[in-house]
Amino acid sequence: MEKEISQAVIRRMPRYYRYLGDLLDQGVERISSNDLSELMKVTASQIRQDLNNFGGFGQQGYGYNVQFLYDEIGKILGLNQQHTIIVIGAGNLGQALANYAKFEKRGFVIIAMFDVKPELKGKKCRDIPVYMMDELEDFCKNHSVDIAALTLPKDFAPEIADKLVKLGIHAIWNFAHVDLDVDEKEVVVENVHLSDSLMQLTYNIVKKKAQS
Amino acid sequence: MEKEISQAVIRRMPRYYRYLGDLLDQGVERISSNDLSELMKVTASQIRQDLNNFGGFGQQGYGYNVQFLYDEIGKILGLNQQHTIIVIGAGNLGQALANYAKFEKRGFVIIAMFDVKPELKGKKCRDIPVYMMDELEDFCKNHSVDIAALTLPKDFAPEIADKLVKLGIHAIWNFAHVDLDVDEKEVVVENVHLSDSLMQLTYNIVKKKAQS
DNA sequence: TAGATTGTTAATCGATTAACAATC
DNA sequence: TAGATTGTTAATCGATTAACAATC
Repeated sequence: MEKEISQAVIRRMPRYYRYLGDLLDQGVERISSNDLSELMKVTASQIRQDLNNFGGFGQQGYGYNVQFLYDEIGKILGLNQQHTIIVIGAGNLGQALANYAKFEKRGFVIIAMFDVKPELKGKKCRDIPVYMMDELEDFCKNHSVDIAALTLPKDFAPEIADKLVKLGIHAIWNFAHVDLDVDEKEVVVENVHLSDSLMQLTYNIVKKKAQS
Repeated sequence: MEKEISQAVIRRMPRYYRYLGDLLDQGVERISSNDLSELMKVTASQIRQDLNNFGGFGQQGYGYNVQFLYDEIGKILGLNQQHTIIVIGAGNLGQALANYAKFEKRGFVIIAMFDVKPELKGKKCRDIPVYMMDELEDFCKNHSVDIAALTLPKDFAPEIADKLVKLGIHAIWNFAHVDLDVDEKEVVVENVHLSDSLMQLTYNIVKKKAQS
C-alpha cells in the first residue's frame, strides 16, 4: 500500500494551484521553491516536502516549470476530468453555487437542482433546471452524477444523504450545518460549515480586542 | 503573556458548541467526555485537553453540565455579544448570506450590503438595504461595523479590503478567491475558499476511485 | 466511602523546519 | 565547471493520545 498523504497536505494543494495559475497569467515560466515561499508566505521546505509526496516535479539548479507544475497539481486534484454536480436545495446558497460560473472552467458542471417547493418546479437557474425532490431518484438513474452539493436545512440533510448514497452517489459537498454519518469507506464528504467559520472569526476578534 | 491557544483547537470549538446545543435541545443535562467523544467521534482525551485550554468546566465524578459548558463555549467564541456585519458584493453569495437568517440567532446582524451595480441601488434583501460602493465610506463613519464579508470578484477584493481597514474595520470574512495581504496585527481574516474546498473533495474522489 | 470522571502530566505520534548531499 | 536549487534525510516542534493522581 502506498503511503497515505495527509489531509494537511491536500488542503494546501489548491492554494499552490491558485498561485501557480496567477504566475502563469503573469507569464512567469519558472519559479524556485524559495521565491514561491516568499510569495505564499510558507517555508520553501514545506513546498518541497508537499510536492515530493506526489513526485519530483522540479529540477535541481532550475526550480519548477510553472506550467508543468500547474498541470501536475491539476491532475492530482482531479481537475483534468469532468465532475457533474447536482445541488440539493435551490435556496439562496444553492442558487449561488449554480450561478458560480467559474466552476465550469475547471470541469465542474452543475447539471440539476432539486427542491421541495412546488413554485420552483420547472424554473431554471442560469440554464440549470430545478426539479422536485421526488424526481431525484429517476434523475440519478438516468444521469451520471459525481457530486451532490447539500444546501438544504440541516434537519433534512442526513436523510437525503442516505438516499443519495443508496442512489449511487459517492461524494457529498455538505453545506448543511450537521455532520453526516455515512460510510467513510464508500462516500467522501467535504463539509463547508459557514457558521463554524464565522465563529472562528469572532473568536479571533475577541482575542484581538483583549490584546489591545 | 498567556499561552497562545492553537487554531487547531479553535477550529474544533464551534463543533463542540453545535453538539452541546443539540444535546440541550434533547434535554440532556450532563455528559461525560467519554460519552461526548463517542457521539462526536473524537477522543475523550482531546475533548478534555481542548476544554482545559480555557479553564476547568467539568467536575470529577460528574462530567460536564451541558448548559453551563454550552454557555461557556459561547462566551469563548464571542457569541454573547452582538456583531454587526456588512456584505460587500450583493451577488448570489452575498444575498445568500444576507438571507441566512440563522446568523441573527447568535447575535450576528447584517446591517447593509454594498454593490457597484446601479440597478441594485435602493433595493432590499430581507430588510437589508443595498447601497452603492461609493456610499461605503459615509456608512462606515456613521455606523459601527464589526465584520465585513467580502463576496465580490477576486480582482476587487484586495483593494476593497485595504479601504475597509482604513475605514476602521478590523475583521474580514473573505469569500473572494484570493489571499488578502493585510496587517495581521491589526486585522483578522477568515477565508472561505469554496473552490479550494471543492478541489479537496475531488482529490478524495479520485483517490477513492483509485483504491477500489 | 466507593465509583466515576475530571484535570493534567507524560508518552507518542505526526507535521514542519532545517540541513545538506545529489544533480542539473 | 561553478552555482543554484532540488529531493530527501535528520532534527525540531507541536498536537494528539494515554495514563493516572486528584477529587467530586
